[in-house]
Amino acid sequence: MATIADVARLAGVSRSTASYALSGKRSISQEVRERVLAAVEELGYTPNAGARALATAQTRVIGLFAQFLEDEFAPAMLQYMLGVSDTARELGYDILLVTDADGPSALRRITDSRMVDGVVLLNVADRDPRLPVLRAAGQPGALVGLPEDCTGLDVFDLDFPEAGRLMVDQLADLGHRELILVSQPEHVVERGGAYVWRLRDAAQEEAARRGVTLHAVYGSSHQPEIGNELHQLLDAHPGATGLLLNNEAAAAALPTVLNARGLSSPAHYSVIGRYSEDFARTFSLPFSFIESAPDRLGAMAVRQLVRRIESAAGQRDPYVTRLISPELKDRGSTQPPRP
Amino acid sequence: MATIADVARLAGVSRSTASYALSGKRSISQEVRERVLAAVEELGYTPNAGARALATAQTRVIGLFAQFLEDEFAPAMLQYMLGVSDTARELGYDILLVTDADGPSALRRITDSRMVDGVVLLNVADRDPRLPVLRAAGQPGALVGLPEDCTGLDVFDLDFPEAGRLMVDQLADLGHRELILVSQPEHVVERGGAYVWRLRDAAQEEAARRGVTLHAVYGSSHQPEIGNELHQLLDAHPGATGLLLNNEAAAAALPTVLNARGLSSPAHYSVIGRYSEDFARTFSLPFSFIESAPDRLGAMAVRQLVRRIESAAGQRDPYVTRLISPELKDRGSTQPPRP
DNA sequence: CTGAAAGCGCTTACAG
DNA sequence: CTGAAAGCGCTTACAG
Repeated sequence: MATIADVARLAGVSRSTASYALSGKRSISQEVRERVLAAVEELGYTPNAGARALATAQTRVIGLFAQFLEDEFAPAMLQYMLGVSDTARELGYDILLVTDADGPSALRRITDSRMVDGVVLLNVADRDPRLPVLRAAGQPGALVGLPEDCTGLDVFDLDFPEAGRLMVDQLADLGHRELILVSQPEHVVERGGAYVWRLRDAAQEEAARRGVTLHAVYGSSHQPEIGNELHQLLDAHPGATGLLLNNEAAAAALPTVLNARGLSSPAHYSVIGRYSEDFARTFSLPFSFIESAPDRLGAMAVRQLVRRIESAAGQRDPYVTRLISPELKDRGSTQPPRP
Repeated sequence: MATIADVARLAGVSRSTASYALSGKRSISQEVRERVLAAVEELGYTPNAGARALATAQTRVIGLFAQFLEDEFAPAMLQYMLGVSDTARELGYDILLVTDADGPSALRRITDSRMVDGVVLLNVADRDPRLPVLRAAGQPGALVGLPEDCTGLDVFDLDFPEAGRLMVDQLADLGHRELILVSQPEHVVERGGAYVWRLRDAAQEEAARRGVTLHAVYGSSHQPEIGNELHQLLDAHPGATGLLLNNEAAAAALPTVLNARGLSSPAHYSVIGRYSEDFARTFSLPFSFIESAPDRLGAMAVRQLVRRIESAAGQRDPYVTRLISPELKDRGSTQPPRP
């Protein structure tokens, strides 16, 4: 491979002049610049990323730490990853993807060796063991997922409590008096999936406030268990007229369950889910849903991270916690309960 | 961050001795090694990856080039990515994830700047525009997906023709005389998804050889279109008793379609799909299927790539094209046709 | 068994 | 507007 020394030699200038001609960091005569550019072209020169990183202490790489936890819906993770990756490219950064089972030690390894300029952590748990490592890292980090303690970090998540209230209000306004809320499996909560109880608790409070009965249950994250559980739930609560689903597997299974019972939505049940547009498309779900916006959250995290990486001012900015407002995508699966 | 100079100073040795004590590339007295290790511990020293890469011309990073094409089932891609990533880590490599829409230029950018030691290309098309770039790159590359021209590259894929024959034989042996094969959408084929016609053509030949009627059709890759198409297909071919599905969306939709018609498998239709175990679990599919083995293919590609990267001998090894034999996972969805 | 030095390929003050 | 030189943090022949 050609080096900048080769370029300089061919252009008949010094290495520094060649470097400046390419970076534009100081003024270069028109003629010299053209000679340098021609040499670059002829040699097919591309700067060596490692050498540049060593000289500038900037890698222009962002570490993306994904976690694939049991009992969570893996395909959803892909949407977050793509949101991060696409936005990073727009901003001129590449992505180092880390999927190690041992998140904390992988995080330490990557940041200590300076392979990246900053990191995005996906699927952050309430007391995520990666956070202490990240705080000690001396590199900026952005989280997707709201932990208990956000100090020193930029955090992005859906406003799950608001989502819970929105779901309940929507159906309460239509006159529903008895609802079922199916959450993720209990394992997810125990492991620190705080969004599960944040949505549930807010929904429960709102239901109480509105005088609505809310049966909040955990559901399996796999077929066919979740299908059977849904059948049992509908049997157990014959008065329920609305279903709230904070569980992807439950949403995917519901059409078949309703079908098997000779029922449909919204005729027999008003239904609101919580998942991404892409998920709805993949499973062809006919329900209104609260968009979980993985691409948008991933993009926000990267933008903030890059701001911190690039601006000296950005480094001292106060840390932000941004909870995006839930947006209900109406697919016509709600209506007043049958009299 | 501490550098190796800090370590050397604290241990009271030269930088080279510190380096050798850590790499083990020459013998070091027990006592000196312990002093160096203690210094490393005390300072929390980790080598700077960029500096090491510059000195050794090895990054210990593998470029993973994913392509998310329209009309293809995105979640399946995640399985390949995880197979590659997990195996790379086992072998001591990290993953640079590249999802640029413009694959060829991204590939050139990454290889020219020496950010990686080699690359894995996923979802390789028949005449993939990334291949000429890769061949010119001067870095080893492994493909997942069989292109028309494999010269200079290691290639890994499922043996799709064999899969087609296996599907047909399985049902022909049971006595079926009229089958329907649903492939991916025509767009996928036009774009170069050669596996579609490789499986189909082989299935068609085998059917002819066995005296079996095979209706080979393209199907949509999305709901609800594919569901409607399946209904029409079953209407159009009332004599068909077996369904072969080389189309994930069709497989996911079929249970609902059969249900709606008051039919079931294997009672009314023997069914064989082609997808991954993980896919089957996610969608809770009750069909026997040919395992597409994304994790295994990803792992094979990485192993071969690392072999080429690390061994001077490996560099001169003949290039391999490995088509793994299809494995039928029996879920009991086939039986002789009703008389 | 150990050290001093060169070199990997860049960028960027320092000088003119 | 341009050049010579130092330095980023490693590794590894070369010498002893």
